[in-house]
Parts: sequence; structure tokens; C-alpha cells
Amino acid sequence: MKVTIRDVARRAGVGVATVSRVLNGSGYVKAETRERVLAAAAELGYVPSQLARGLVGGLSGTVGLVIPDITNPFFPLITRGVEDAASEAGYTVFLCNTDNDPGLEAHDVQKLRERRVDGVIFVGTTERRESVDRLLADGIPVVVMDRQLNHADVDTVLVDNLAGARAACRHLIGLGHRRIAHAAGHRSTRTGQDRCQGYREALEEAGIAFDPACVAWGDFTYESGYRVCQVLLGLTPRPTAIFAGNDLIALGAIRAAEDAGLAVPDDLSVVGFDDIQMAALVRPGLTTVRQPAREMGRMAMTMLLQRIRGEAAGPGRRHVYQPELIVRGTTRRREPHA
Amino acid sequence: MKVTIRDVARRAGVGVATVSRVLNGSGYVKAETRERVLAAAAELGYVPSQLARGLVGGLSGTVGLVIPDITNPFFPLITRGVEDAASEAGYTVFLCNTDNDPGLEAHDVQKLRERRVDGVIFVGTTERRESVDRLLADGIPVVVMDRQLNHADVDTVLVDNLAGARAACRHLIGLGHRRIAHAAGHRSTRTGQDRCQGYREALEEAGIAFDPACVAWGDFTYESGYRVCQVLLGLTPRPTAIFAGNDLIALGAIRAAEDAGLAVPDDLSVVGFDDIQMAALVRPGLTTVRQPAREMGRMAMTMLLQRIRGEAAGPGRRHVYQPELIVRGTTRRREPHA
DNA sequence: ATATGATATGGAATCGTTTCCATTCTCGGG
DNA sequence: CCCGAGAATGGAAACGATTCCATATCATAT
Repeated sequence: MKVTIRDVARRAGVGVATVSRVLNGSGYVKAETRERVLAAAAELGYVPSQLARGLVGGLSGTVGLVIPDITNPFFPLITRGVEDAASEAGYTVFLCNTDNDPGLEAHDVQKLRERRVDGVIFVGTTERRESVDRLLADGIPVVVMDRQLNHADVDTVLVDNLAGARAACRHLIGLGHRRIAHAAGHRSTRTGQDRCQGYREALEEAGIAFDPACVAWGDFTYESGYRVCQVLLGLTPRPTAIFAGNDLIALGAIRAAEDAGLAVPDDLSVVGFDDIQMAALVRPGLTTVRQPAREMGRMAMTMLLQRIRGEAAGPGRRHVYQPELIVRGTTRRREPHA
Repeated sequence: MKVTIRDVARRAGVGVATVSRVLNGSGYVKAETRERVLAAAAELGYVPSQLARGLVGGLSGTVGLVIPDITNPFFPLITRGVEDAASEAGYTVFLCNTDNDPGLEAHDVQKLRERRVDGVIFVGTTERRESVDRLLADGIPVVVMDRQLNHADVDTVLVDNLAGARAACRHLIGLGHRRIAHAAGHRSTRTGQDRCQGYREALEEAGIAFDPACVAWGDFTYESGYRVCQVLLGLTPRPTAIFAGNDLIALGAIRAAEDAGLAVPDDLSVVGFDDIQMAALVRPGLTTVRQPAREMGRMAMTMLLQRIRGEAAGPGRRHVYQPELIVRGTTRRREPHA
């Protein structure tokens, strides 16, 4: 039924070792013998078993990609970038959704270890180090994206959240806004904290006093943005601009503002973060801070491959991307009131 | 370094066969022995190798999911549904993006065969049967989603595109529209053809003559929708409504209409298909035909598991979901002109 | 003519499991 | 007291590759 290397060897009239050498291009093989082996393999429709290959001590040719939820529009692009680089290198990617649930994450990591993956990429997962430690103990390299893990042995790919947040807020300040609120992401994430910090720094450098009431924490979802914006719009004086922790929050905030009878950007300017696909398609277009997500995914996979191949040893490297402000239609110059 | 079943056996003072029986819950094992083995495994942090398990003739515990592009907002939900069901069953999913390129698809399928996946799910791929045939020849079950493959041995999960398209057009007709155009998807896909056919049927049953000029083919992208809509709006008399082949097309069409100075839904009503996340978030909300994508993904994986476990033999089954019309803000009653 | 090093090839061990088969215990019934 | 069936266990043969090591054939330099 299944055709094995032994079948190919028999058909070509050679030993299995020779077949292996031909298929892997290793060792000496006479040109004529190579032809015969290749022909036999093709005729039999031979497909080498990566399971067996992996077992003999080599690599499995697979990596794991652990993300919270592929349904969240921020992750498909990263996933695609990882996949692109993996595919080019002959690698295959296991996709795991954790919903940010530590239990599910542990379950997924356990499965990945059983599958003997050659490496794992974590994106935007909780800061819990347990899973990562277990993998490193197995000698499986790890790359972390969009989160900072103060771990000596993992490579990190992220965007400069501070700079991005500062750029977003400077843009608003430059448009004449003074009362700027921040619809923040999740308080326990470094990403959320950094963006909030960038917001504060931009205010400070413009000489605007920081009002704690202007920062409302939630999580990185549309619903959270909607809820939090309702609170922020109730402040007096009402903010004239909102810097959101990400694009989904921004979209939720815009909807909340409109439902409250406010026009965007006439009555309220809004800036997001990430530049998800939707940001360019909604009307008015969402002004936001762009992360090169696909490129970052590709970079993460590239770094992982270097670790796997032993081309990079030593302490964890860090690759920081500079985000870019994309001005669209949700921000407008604030006309000084009478 | 790596801890194997032999290490666990030694530690527990038993044979490897006994350890295997304990871990798999097969055969006879004394309760006290079981405890000892389990303890030893835990102390050593033993993780069984699925590679070895798969090799001995069992299953690899993996399946392949082949889609055109995870970046297209239609696929994440399906992917998530597949993942959900897979994870519950202890399965892991290989994600492959083909960009609808037969060459890439062949490459991906080759990799999946090398990995000895237990099954493969194709979503919205080209109708080329080659890859599928190869898998079936290997004895690897296949499930196809969102496409019809006239193949005796594959299970199919799809939505009733005819009924969905009819519902969308009846809705427009019910609102008083008579001049309705169709911004169609890709001409060579069954999905595109069926939705066009449903459109024609709805017109016919309403006694509206079919005008070939009112159907413009493209592909299932935003850009295509934009382009195609420009053409349709140039017709005389100008259509008062457009039924789009999917939501991305609809979104592109809306943008084109607005750029042409037309208001949606006042001057032009638009209906989409799929109900991607964006459809509910744009303003005005997109009227569309909803597919239960996550549920469909889950169903595809469930059917695949049944095949893998031999719980379902015989000819290919077919699971057809009934779509649901979701009325939002892009459709409006046509006021009869003077 | 012989030593030498490169070229070619195959046998067999190995990777970490599952599972078949053989063996040893343990009991309850005759 | 013996016997047979179930309970409990371990040894060893697969599974399908890679790779080490041994062996054989050359051509060329000495």
C-alpha cells in the first residue's frame, strides 16, 4: 500500500542508503545511479515520511504559531507573514488559538511539544513564562511578538509602541486639541502600558497637564472601545479627541460617539493603532499608527529559523520596528470655540 | 537530554510495554503500577513523541487546512471553527495559504503528505482535482468547503448559495427596486455561478427581464468590486440596486458609488454576501446574507474526524447550510420617481 | 607494482513508540 | 491439590527514515 524507501531501493536495484543519499543530496552517488533512483521514486510516487525523518534525530520541519484568536483582525497579517517565510523554507505551521486562556495555552504547548516542533512563535500572549520555559528546557527555540518577555533566551519582534503613541498624540496636539482622552487597552499588557506612556509623554512635552480621569482602561476589543468611550464622553469638559489603544477600540469609540449624537471628526477626533485592513475601508477612514504586521511575522519566522539552524546563538535578540502615522479622515483641526 | 519511554520505564521499575499501556489506557495494568508509572512520568517531565507514535502505523494527530489567504476576512472564522473542533479532539492544524496558485497548492499538499496528516480540509480552492486525488490515493480523507467537487469520495460543507442570492434579490425587489445589477465574483467558481443563478431566478419570478449588461464579473475582492461598480453605474438606465457576490465586493462597490457622488442607500442600495465582521461595523451597516462560517468550519472538521476514525464510510456526504438575510443600512425602499 | 585518496555502495544500528506474543501470577471451582 | 482463565507484565519486532562504518572500485602518484 504505502511505498517506502525500501520499495524505491528495490525498484532501482540499489541499497536504501543510496536512495537516501540521492534524495538528500548528501555523499557520493554516481550520476547514472541517481537517475535510476529518481526514476524509481517518481514511478512509485514515493513520498518520504517526515515522521521517520524527524525521529532519527533530525528536525520535524514544523513550527508552532500561538496567537489569541485568528478572528481578531490584527492576527491574520502576522500569521500570513510567518507562513510566507515558513513555506519558503520548506516548513509547515501549526496554528493555535488560545483566547488568552492560560489553560488552553498550556494545552496547545503540550501538543506542540508532542509534535516535536522545531520552534514556536508566540504572539500577544499573556506574560506568563511557564509555557516558554518548558519549551526552552526542551531545547526548542522561542520567538515572542508584540509582547516583552524579560527572558534572556528568547528573540523578540515588536513595534516601538512608545514612539507610535507619541506620534499619534502629537498629531492630535498639532491639530489644536488640548483635551485628549486615551481609550486604553488591557492594563496588564506591556503593549497597553507603553501606549499609555507614550500618550502621557506627548502631553507632557506639549505642556498639557495629565488628567487621570482621561485614561480609561479596558481591553483590545470593539466592545471595550464602545463602553469606555461612553464614559470618556461624560467627562467635563468633554474631550475633543481620543487616542485609542488599537483600531478595534477606535472603531468602537467612533460608534459610541455617533450613537451619542457626536460627529467624527467634526465633534471628536479619533486615532487608532495597528492599521488593520478595516481602517482603510471604513468611512471616514481611520487615522491610525501602522505596524508592518506581515513584515514582522516574516521577520519572526526568519529569526526562529536562524535559531533552529544554529546560525544564531547567544542571548535573545530584539527587533524593533518603527511605526508610521497614517492620517485619514477621523482627525480634524479643532476650531477654537467662541 | 530527551527523556524517553525507556527512561520512564526504568524509573518506575517496569517494562516499556507497561508504560505504554498506562499512558494509552489499554490492556491490563495493576492500579498500584499505574500510579508508579504516572509518578515517574511526571517527575521526569516525560512528553511522548507523536512522531514515533505516528510512525508505528497509528495516526499523526494532525490535519491540514488549505485556504487561499488568511488575510481575506472570510477565512479566519472558518479557520477558527476548524481549530476549535480539532483542538477538542486533541488534533493540531497545519495552516496553508495558496493564494489560489495551483503551484503553491501542490507544494503545500506535498508537504502535508510528507507530514503524514490524517486528513485535509480545502476551503474555496480552485476546482482542480489533482491534489485531492493524490490525497485520496494515499488513503487520506478530504473535506471540501465552499466549493463543489464532483468527486464521489469527498465530504462537502457549503451554504445554499442559490437560496441566499434569491433571498438577497427578493429583499431588493420587495423594496421596490426593478433595475438591479449584479457585481459578480469569479466566473470560474461554482460559488460565483450559483449566486448569479439565484439572482436571475429571483428576477424571473418577479417578472423582471434579465439584462446581461447588468451582470459584471470580476473576482471576490474589494478592488474588483470598486472597478466593476464603476462600469455598472455607467449603464442607462442606471441601476438603483446592486447585489454583490460577497461582502468585499459590496464594500468596494459602495466606495465606488460614493466616489461617483452617489449616496448609499439613498441613491443606491447594496447587498453583500458572507456577513464578515466588517459588515456590522461599517457605517451604514451592510445588508448581507450571513453564512455561519465558524459553525461550518467546525462541521467540516467533525466530518473529517468521522472519516479518520472510520465512523463514516461510503460515498461523500454533503452538508448544506441555509444562509440568513441580515438587513442593515445599505438597502432602502426605492421612492418612485416623478 | 603498490600505496593512496577519492568515489560509490550497502548492511545494520538507531530514533521512540505500539503491539504481538510469551510468560508468570493469582484465584475460584472441581 | 490441581487446573484453567483472567490479570499483569516484559521482551522484541515492527514502523520508515538517516547515518556510521565497512567494503569495493578506480585513477593516479610514487
